[in-house]
Parts: sequence; C-alpha cells; structure tokens
Amino acid sequence: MFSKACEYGIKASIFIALSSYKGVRVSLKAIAKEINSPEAFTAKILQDLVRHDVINSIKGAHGGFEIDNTLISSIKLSHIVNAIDGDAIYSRCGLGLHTCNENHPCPVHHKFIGVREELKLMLEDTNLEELALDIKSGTSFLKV
Amino acid sequence: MFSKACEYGIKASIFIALSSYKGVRVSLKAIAKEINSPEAFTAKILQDLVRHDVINSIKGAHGGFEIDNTLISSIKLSHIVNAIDGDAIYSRCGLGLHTCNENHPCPVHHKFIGVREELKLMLEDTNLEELALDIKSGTSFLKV
DNA sequence: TTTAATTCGGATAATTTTATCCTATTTGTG
DNA sequence: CACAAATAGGATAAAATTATCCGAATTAAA
Ligand code: FES
Ligand code: FES
Repeated sequence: MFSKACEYGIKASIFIALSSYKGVRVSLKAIAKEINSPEAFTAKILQDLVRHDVINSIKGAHGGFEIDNTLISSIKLSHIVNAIDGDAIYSRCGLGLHTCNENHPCPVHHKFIGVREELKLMLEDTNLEELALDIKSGTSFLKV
Repeated sequence: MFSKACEYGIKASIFIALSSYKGVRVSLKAIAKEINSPEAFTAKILQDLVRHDVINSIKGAHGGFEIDNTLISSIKLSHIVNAIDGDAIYSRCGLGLHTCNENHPCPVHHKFIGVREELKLMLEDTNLEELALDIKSGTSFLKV
C-alpha cells in the first residue's frame, strides 16, 4: 500500500513527535534504532520531510530532529504520505489508465474510488498527536 | 495500490472473459494490444493466471486464452489479485511490522484495517462478468 | 580555535519489479 | 509428414526502489 520509504517516514515522524513532547531532540541514529530502519536510507527520507516542512532539523553537535509541539496535532498522515509518495495514491487510476477520469473510467473505477476515498479521509483525519499518544501509552508499537 | 503485473492481469482477464462470451479465443498478441501492455511481460502474467486456474490456455495453432463461460461470473477480482500479488494486500502490516497483529498493533493498525477490509470486500464482491459487461456496453474502458 | 557530533548531499550498490529476447514445445492444417 | 501459428519457459536487460558509503557543511562545547 505504502512504499517502504513512506512506512519509515510515518514511523520516524511519530517517534520524533513523541520525543518532541518530552522536549528532547532525537538523532538519526536514535530514530533508526527505534523504528528498526536502515540508517542512511532513513536519513534521505527525513531530509525529504524537512524539505516539506513536516519535521525540523538542527545541524551540528547536539543537533537532531524535532517538531514544534504546537504543530504536532495539526500534522496529518496525509502530509507525510504526500511528502514522500506524492499524491498518486489519491489520484492515480487503479488499473494504470493515463488518468483516473469519471468520464472515461477503467473497469474498476466505480468499485475503486470508494476505497480510495476512505483511505484519503483516513489519512487526512489522522494526526501525529494521537499516534504518538498511543505509542506513549503502550497501545501501539513502532517495531517488531 | 496494485502492482503493474496485477493491473495487466485484471485487464487481460476482463478482455478474455469478454471474448469468451463471444465464443472467440484470444491470442496473447490481441490481448496485449487491447489492454495496451508489453507483450512478453503480459505472457508471464497470463501463465501465472493459467497456473492458478483463473484462465485457460490452448497451445498450438489456433490456440489462445479463454475462460469457461459458466465460470466467468464466479471469478472474483480477489482471485486474480491473489494469483499475482499474493495475499500481502490483505494481511501485511501497513507500516511493515513483521506481522499485522491485533495484540501488537502498529500505530496505524486500527485506522488501517477498516480501509483494508473494505478493499478486501470490494475485491471479493466484484466478479469478471459485471466488469466484462461494462466494457461491452461502453460504460468502462480498458485503455488510454 | 580545535574537536567531536551531527545533518546534508552526492555517488554508488543491491534488490525488486518491469520488460525483452530467444528457443522449445504443442497443435491444427495442407 | 512438414509447416506455420501459438503458448511455455529460461535467460537477460532495463528501470525503479531500497540501501550503503563517504566526504562536506554546520554547530556546540571544551
Ligand atoms: S479510471 Fe481507473 S480508477 Fe478511475
Ligand atoms: S499491525 Fe500494522 S496494520 Fe496491523
């Protein structure tokens, strides 16, 4: 469903949010360890998220990644997915026609748009705060 | 959402169903042309569908692909997707945890399973007959 | 001001997916 | 039987995704 890059991006963002609530900035190394991802690849993804203003990076000694506490609840999964995978998941035809077009629908169009719309709503409705709180309370997990 | 292979597999199956209703067996070449797919790659996918008993192949002169007319309405999208992409789309954790497990859920598990379940139901509920009839009536299209 | 801890960014490698090519095999027809 | 028209299947190539490596730039602190 999501690319590996996107999966890492989501998990990393949640962990960064969690740390930011605690007031601690986290390093790439700590993130990769926590979400069980390859360090260098994760670095690329974090750079992407920084460029898209999803997370914030501080260079140099004692640097790392963080998110402004006041923004965490307004960052939606859709922002992260969009930054990494683009909007293909929302707009692309499920069977690879040139465009998804109501007036020239592929065979699964009307079956597919319902699921796609639900996915879109879910991503737009889910924010980093709730996901981070679930990790904090031990309700959900970032690895294994 | 689906792999390219799966997209081709679905479109090819619909076209084969349509031809089978007309009583004509179709060649690989005709299929690839109709669904706008690379011929050799499509051949591999069709072989896969044959092995999984989704479609039927006849070798030699005047050979080609067909589906038993009486079976078309009972072949579901889920059969095709399963034959080509396996069951990952149903069972895999959305964030790549080792397994999707209610007792050890990833952060998006409870948000995700709804969408996944709707997708599953859609695939299990949609059969080749209805898709082929839409193509026949000009309600939907296999290419462009 | 030097050093160490970091992120950044370019180059490259490994893996997976997608695509192509060529030969073997099967089968209907003259 | 010989031939032509098909699918089957193995080998290989191209492209995309995932992963690694290494040096440059930045920054806090000794
Ligand atoms: S045209 Fe294929 S999903 Fe809309
Ligand atoms: S554990 Fe991740 S989707 Fe179920």
